[in-house]
Amino acid sequence: MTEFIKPTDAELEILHILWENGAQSVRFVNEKLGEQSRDIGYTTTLKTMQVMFDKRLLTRDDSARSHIYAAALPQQDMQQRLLDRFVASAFRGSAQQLVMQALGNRHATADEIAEIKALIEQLEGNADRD
Amino acid sequence: MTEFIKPTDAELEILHILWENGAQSVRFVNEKLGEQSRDIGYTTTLKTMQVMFDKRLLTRDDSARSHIYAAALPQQDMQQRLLDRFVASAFRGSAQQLVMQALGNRHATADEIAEIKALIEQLEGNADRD
DNA sequence: AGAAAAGTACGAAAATTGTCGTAGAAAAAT
DNA sequence: ATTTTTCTACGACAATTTTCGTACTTTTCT
Repeated sequence: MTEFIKPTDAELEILHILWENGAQSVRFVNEKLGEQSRDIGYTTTLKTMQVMFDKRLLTRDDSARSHIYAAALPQQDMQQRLLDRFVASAFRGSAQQLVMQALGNRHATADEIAEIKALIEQLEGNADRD
Repeated sequence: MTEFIKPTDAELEILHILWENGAQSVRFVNEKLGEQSRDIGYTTTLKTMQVMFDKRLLTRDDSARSHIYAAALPQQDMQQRLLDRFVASAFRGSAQQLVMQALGNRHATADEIAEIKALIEQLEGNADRD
């Protein structure tokens, strides 16, 4: 099991951009950041992505002068890892408590609720047996 | 609306101890930390709790020599805030996606699923109308 | 009373994170 | 061809977080 390195908030923003747009250059990511949140110096983004590469959060193709970076993990895998960590630290490991909180104190549309209900009904067949 | 200050991971551990045990001294918290995770120097815990007090994450009663600290927010309130922030940063605001992920890729017991299902059925009546 | 234990306050070192500037190479534009 | 733009690499600074040592005060123990 390779060591899981948690992305920081700034790094997570970059990951979202790469998940949504596929492998991209630093320039592209930097401009998306400008649109989506706030303007950040080009070398700041470059440096952050280089650090992420060192941390194995990104892979890159450096065959051309402009390096092309990609998220090392698919979005769902990373989100699962982040969720595991979050549940552990904020909810002391109780996923159920988290779900209750997420559903209860939040506005969910009828569609969303229906979809979740469908998933639950699907899960009812194979409840845990660790 | 008072500025929401996010507790760090170390701070969150201390909050859990105070939520579970009520208002306590630094000594008590430091010893619980020793049991629950790893040994930490007494003054480290003291300093952290002082910082938390400055950040308004804790309140304290300093009428006796040994100060007694308490979490400033009830557990549920804080968890909701943390969840909001987490959903925003890791799931780009989609609570539904988070719930799906939490339920789907995780082992939930039959009891847990039943409880969540009950909540959902309750929610079905009043879906969002923002 | 005098020593030991238990407290707080505070400064500061080490690690992490976020930010950018500068240097220098490569490519593009004129 | 020479100037301008576009890259990467790298060092470094500021802010935050985590950790602890030292100084000093108050209790407690013998």
